[in-house]
Amino acid sequence: MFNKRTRIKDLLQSDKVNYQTTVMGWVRTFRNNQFIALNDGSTNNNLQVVVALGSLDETTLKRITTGACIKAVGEIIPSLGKGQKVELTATSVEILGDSDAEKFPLQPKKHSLEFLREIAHLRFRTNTFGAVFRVRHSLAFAIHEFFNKKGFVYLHTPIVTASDAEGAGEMFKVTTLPLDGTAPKNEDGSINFKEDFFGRSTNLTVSGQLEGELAAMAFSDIYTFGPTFRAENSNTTRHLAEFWMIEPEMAFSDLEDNMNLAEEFIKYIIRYAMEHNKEDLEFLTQRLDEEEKQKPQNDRSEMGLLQKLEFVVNNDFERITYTEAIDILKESNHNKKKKFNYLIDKWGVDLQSEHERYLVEKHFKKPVILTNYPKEIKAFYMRQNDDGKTVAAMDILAPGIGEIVGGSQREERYDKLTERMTEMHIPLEELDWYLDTRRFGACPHAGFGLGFERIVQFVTGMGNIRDVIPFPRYPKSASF
RNA sequence: UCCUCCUUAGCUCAGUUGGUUAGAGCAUCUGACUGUUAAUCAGAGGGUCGCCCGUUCAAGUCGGGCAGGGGGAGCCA
Repeated sequence: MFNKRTRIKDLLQSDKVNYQTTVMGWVRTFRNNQFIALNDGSTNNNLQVVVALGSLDETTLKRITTGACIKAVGEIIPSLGKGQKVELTATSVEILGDSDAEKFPLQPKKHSLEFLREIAHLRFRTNTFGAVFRVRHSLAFAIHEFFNKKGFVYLHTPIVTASDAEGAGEMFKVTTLPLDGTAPKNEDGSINFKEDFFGRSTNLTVSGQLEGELAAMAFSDIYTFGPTFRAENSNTTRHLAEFWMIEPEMAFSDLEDNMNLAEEFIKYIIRYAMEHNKEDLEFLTQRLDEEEKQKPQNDRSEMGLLQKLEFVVNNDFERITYTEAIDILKESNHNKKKKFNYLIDKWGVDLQSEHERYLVEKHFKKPVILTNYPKEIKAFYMRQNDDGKTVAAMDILAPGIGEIVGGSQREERYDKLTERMTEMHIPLEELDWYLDTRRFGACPHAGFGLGFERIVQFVTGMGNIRDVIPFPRYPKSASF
């Protein structure tokens, strides 16, 4: 067996000293021809491997370069230097993989996030991305743990879908037909998808919600957690063409149950990361502090990253209706002094991100749950309220990120649902399978969608969503 | 897709009213030193100034187009 190593994390956490061990990892820096800062990805902290002067031959010494992969055998002892508690005095060092220092792009210095994005295959080896992706892992794990504890069934909804009526966004087409113009055609000149692989036109999924509802009408509580695709030409710090989404769906639930679950869920996974990724979050807090120092005074956030997470976990989210939000915005000095690009003058308008940011960052200074939006600006499946004007929708807005959750109580009444679909020109026959849930044993139910990368952004403090997914896909970019 | 800013060495950036041979720090290489913490000190190598077209005696510098990137907006998660 080759792997008889100790993980650096375990080694640094333990107080044990004076024992022989083997470590393997990648060289971060090699100082003074003696001190190797070794990292194996188990933690952000490096192990100092000390090579006694003259103990290694000249050629091996030369091969210990930034980025090289090595195996070191020796004794763990209390460190003679100041920066660390323990260190390993190496009796042997073996080069597992060389790294040409002249060509290896990562240098022992600060790099811009934009540069690292171009070398996404190597950026895992930096402190920042090491921390980000360990936190991402923890959040993903916590999500499954949370729902499992609550008795939710993890449902795998299809990635290739025939439904294009949901209207969540532009879709990527899936086809095996030739793209050179020789694809079989109908009489009217359109592509004949009956000849395609699935015998019909198919796309990559934009949401698993409708399928999730089907399963909730049998298991009571389900959740999905998988990749989702939007072919929107969005170029922002919070949109991706391929992203991961969590979509719980609960039978026997109304809008309030939905909000309660969403809030408990968000707090649970943040708390989990705070408990299991303390060092990573401390590092990211420090990183963000340094980044904030570059900004002008007014643009700096009042709280550090950990402080902000602490605050979110320990305080109730603010819950207000759309109507109340409009009143607050209309009466705000910001609106009166015409500081908004889009002034709030009447009920019914959709909120712009400047308004959402004002509510979350200026007015309440905490996450806000907005409910009961006008039905005109929301999807067909949301439950119509008795006032005839609004639907039982809820959006959770987070400071710095904006919309992090979108959800609603679903319209379970067959007549109301089909009436709304007809108004919105959604063909009933396409979603006949969905309508079956309303025909056979319908019940009040609710659910929401949470963008995984956005919560990772929130927890890690990363400004650009492209830096919280290993290999981001966005317009004009699908490298690696 | 729209608005706006940017593109000069491997990286981060200077580069004056257009004017000889384009600079710095870090990284790399060579040497010195040897309990260092992004080690330090000395020296060396490294550039088609994003691409194309134009203005001019002369363009890294001015103008136009294209490409790529950042930030903001829209769409949303």
